Amino acid sequence: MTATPVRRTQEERRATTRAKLLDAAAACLLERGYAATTVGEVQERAGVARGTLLHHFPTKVDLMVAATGHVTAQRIEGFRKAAAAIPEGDDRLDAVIDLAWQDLNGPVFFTALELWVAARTDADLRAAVAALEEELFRSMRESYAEVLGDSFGDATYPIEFTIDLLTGLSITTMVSGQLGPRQRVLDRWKKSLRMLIEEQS
Amino acid sequence: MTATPVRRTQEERRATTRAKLLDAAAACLLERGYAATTVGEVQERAGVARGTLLHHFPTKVDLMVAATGHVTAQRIEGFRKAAAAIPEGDDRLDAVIDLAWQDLNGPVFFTALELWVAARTDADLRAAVAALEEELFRSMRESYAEVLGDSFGDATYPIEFTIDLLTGLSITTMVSGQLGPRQRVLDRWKKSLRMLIEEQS
DNA sequence: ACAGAAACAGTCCAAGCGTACGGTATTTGG
DNA sequence: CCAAATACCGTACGCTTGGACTGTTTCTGT
Repeated sequence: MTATPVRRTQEERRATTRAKLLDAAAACLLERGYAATTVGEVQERAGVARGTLLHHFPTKVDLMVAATGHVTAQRIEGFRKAAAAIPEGDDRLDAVIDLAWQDLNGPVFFTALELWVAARTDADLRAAVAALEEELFRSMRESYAEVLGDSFGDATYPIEFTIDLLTGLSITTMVSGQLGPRQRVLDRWKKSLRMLIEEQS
Repeated sequence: MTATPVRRTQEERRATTRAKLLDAAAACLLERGYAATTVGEVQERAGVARGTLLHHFPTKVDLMVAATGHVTAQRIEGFRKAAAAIPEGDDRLDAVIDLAWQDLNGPVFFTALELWVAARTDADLRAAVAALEEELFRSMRESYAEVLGDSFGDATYPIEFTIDLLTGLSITTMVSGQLGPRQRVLDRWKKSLRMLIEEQS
């Protein structure tokens, strides 16, 4: 009577459990941090058996490397969607900053940050992150360029400034959690960015 | 015949071994990262006995919290010294950026970053970091103000921009290690910073 | 139906952390 | 100078956990 008429291909089965594991890993990284993330907990969160995780990811590093790819893809996709969702009439410069802030202050970024920092001292992870880094940055610059259109000339550096600035702002605000007065920095930067872009063109 | 005529107070003895332990902890964090930092290795690096570490820091978190204070103090002091060492005649704005970059790209910063990120998901560490954060930022803003003098008016936001921007730049460059093209961002920002400051005054 | 892949379940070994204790050396205060 | 206090040493133990491994069962494709 166990109604299991669902018949899935091997590839589908594989993909779903893999996704479950990677989602669980990402959630664990976000909530517990890299140091406290154990394969056991990931396995538990994913709701699979011990051996299943090992079947997909022989070692912990393999899991983390795959998780890196997973969250990076999520970040790229989320960014693309958010960029596409910006209304036509909106101020493009303000929109860019809001877009970047939404990305750099969201849960996916903090998950990625855990892997990022861990990669500094782990050769395998570093290789994986370095490989994805380029693709991530390239994709994001594309999205930024699309949002701005070609009415602002070459905004390469101002965009670069914005990304780095908001990255730093996000991290320096991370612990206290209190955006508070730092919010003004964000507002101020909107004005300054406009100034820099107008000045150069 | 053991020539040990040196007579140190208990407090001095305590302070030196404490410093040895904290330096070892910092070195371990820098080289191995937070996740791979164990009390055993710290104790080994410091060259003290197991019981000695426990005598000073009963738990690992105690050690990490103390290490946080240690590296923060180092960062503040290093920053002060570097700020004071800037020659009189130098361009103050360029000097500020170089100063910030020197801090944010140095080993002490990356050590602090490990604790910073770990603090996001550890309540005890977070409390410690949050408490020091304010002092650190305040001290640094003071140093920046001193370097700039009062010939630039209120440079609060431009300074804030610079700190956040370089923080982000340091972290996004961390993994690849290749500063390369990003160096141009730094150079460009020197011009932009000047523009922003002149514009506002 | 049957070979192969995927998922399940139970186990082993090592390592880390924390606790405890007994012992030595140095300093301090009387 | 002597005793109490404090720092340091060294080792051992238990507990827990993390990571890796081995069989067994279930499901898919042909």
